[in-house]
Amino acid sequence: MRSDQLDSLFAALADPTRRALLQRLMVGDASVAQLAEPFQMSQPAISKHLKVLEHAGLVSRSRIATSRYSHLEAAPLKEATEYMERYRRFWATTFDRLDAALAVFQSHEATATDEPTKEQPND
Amino acid sequence: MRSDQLDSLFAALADPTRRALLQRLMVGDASVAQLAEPFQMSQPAISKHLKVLEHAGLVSRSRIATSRYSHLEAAPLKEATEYMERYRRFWATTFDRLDAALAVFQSHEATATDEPTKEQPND
DNA sequence: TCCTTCTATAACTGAATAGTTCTGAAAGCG
DNA sequence: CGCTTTCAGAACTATTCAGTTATAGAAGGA
Repeated sequence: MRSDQLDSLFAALADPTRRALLQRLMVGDASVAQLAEPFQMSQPAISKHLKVLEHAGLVSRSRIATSRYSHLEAAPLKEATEYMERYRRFWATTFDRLDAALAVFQSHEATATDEPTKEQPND
Repeated sequence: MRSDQLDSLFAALADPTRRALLQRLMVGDASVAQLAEPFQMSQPAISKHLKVLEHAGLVSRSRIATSRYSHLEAAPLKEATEYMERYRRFWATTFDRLDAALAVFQSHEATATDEPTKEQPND
């Protein structure tokens, strides 16, 4: 996954209104009016949030009559989850990384010869 | 996990510089100068990014002499991964969509600030 | 066609963000 | 003690973002 895709994906998830919209879309596809109904927010504000979600790939949209229905696309969340899983695995399985890090630090060399970068995320 | 915690966590992950800092910290703890070295960015800028990561709970800090070492804390990523796992469940199995959705709704992710607010308890 | 409904866009405001430079504070060292 | 190193904070700028109201456009229904 490209870095700017992670940018827009995490940025999209960083807003509580947008997370609530995703939750709502798990129940099923919905029009803008249906999505806006629970919020004390104007319709254009919801349209903007949907645009952000669409740009992040989390939502796809289609027209039915005059309405536009949003559909949840969870594949990007799979990517993001896998991104974070790499950190989880590192955190769960490594116990002596501080000692190793200090050893590397004291050698005044940034080359990590003891712990190769097999567990590192790519971005 | 509270909603504003997810806000700051996802917002922290939405920046490529901060993700690179996290990746660097997987090699081992590092001082601000060591973290800033690969970037074409001023030292205060890196300090600000570290502050964001610290506020998101992704990094803890300690002093060694005049340096301040950053340490990767992956526990918040575990929380966020579990949050997104609920969407993965939806994405993986199409049959229990409603169950997954109800699980998300009942998980009380939405707090008073981002809970959709009904105006009238009329029905 | 005219009218209604639904949604997007335009234009604007205020707040937050990412970066800069300059300065000051904290902790060792000579 | 004075000096150096390392980092954080202040002050400032430019950009982005989240929201508003007002309006325009797209698609159907009467």
